[in-house]
Amino acid sequence: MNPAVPPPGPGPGSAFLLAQIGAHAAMRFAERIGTLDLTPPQTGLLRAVAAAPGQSQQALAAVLGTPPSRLVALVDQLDERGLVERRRNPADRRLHALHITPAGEKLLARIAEVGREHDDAMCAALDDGERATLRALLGRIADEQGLTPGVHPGYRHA
Amino acid sequence: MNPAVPPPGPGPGSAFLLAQIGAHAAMRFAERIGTLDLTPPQTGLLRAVAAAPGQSQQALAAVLGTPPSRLVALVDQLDERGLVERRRNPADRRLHALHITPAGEKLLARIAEVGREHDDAMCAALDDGERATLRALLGRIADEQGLTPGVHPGYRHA
DNA sequence: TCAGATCGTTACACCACAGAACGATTCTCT
DNA sequence: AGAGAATCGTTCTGTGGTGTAACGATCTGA
Repeated sequence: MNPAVPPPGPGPGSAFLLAQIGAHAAMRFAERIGTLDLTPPQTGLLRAVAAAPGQSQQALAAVLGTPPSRLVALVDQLDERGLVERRRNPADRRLHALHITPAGEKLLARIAEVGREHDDAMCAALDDGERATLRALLGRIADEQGLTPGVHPGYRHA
Repeated sequence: MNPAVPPPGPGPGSAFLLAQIGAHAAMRFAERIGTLDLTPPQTGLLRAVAAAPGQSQQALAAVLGTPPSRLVALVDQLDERGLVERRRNPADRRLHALHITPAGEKLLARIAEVGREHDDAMCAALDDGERATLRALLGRIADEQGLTPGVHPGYRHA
C-alpha cells in the first residue's frame, strides 16, 4: 500500500514521484468516472472495443493483458447496460465479435469530456508551455519503456 | 484493471500518461525490491519508521493512510526479521513505539541503492537536463495536488 | 473509584483475481 | 468422411488482500 522510495539525495527521485502521482491520478479518475457509473476496467474495455470494433474477446484479453475469464464479467456488465453487444460470427460460431452500440458511443463522448477535465485538474500547477513539455517527456518515457498506447497495466507480473 | 482515458485530441493526455507510467514504475520497483525479499508496503513502512522513530502504530497508520489492523501484520513481518522493534513505553504501556534496528538501517541503505537504479532505468529516455526538468514539474504537481512527500497512496478512498 | 476513551490485536466477512476444467465449435490430417 | 487436436467463451473453485467490527489491556477525567 505504501511503496516509498527513499530520496536519492535531494528529495524524492523521479521514479517515486511518477508512481505517487500516477496512483493519485488513477484514483481521482476512478472517482470522476464513478459519476457515470463506470469503473476504470469497464472504461478501458469500452475504449478498446471502440478503437478496434469486431475483435474477439480473446484478442482483447491479449491486448489488455488480462485473463480471458476476467473479460467475461466485464463484457457482461457492459452488455447488460446496452453499451456493447456480442455478435456471433456466422463463419465461426465460437467467436463473439464485440461492437459498440450508439449508447456506448454517446457515453464514450462523455468519458472523453471527463478525461479532459481530469487532465486539466492534474496539470493545474502548470502553464500551457509546461504542460506541453511534460507531455513530451512522458511520451518519450512511455515509448522507451515499451508501454502499449492506451493500455493501463493492471498489475500483471510480467 | 485497464483504466484507459480517451485521447483528448492529439494522443493521450498527460493524466493518462502519468497513471500509465506510474503503474509501470510501481510494478518495476516491486520487482527490484523483491530481490531483497521485500514488498512495497514493507518498504514504505520501514522508510516511515526510519524517518520518524518512536512513533506509535496508530500515528503511522494515520500518516500512511491505512487501517491500523493492516499495520499489525506489516510490523510483525519486519519485527520477525529483526529490522524493526516494538518498544513499550513505560509511561503509557498501551503504546508500542517503533524503532529501526541496525540491520534495518543497513537494509535501508540497500533499498536506497535499488531506488537510484530504478530511477535511472525509468528515465533512460531522458538526458540529465530533461530529467531535472521532469523532476521539477512533477514536484510542483505533487505539491499542488496535496500529496504527502514520501507516501504512496495505496488506494484509499479519500 | 468508575465510566469512557484509546491503543494494539484478533476475528470475521467480503471481493477481486487467477488458474484449471468444461461444453461447443472448428481445424487438421489421413 | 471421420477422428483427434486445437480454439473460443464460459463457469467453477481456491486464494490472497482488505476493511469493519469486536475484544482485552491500559490510561484519563470526573
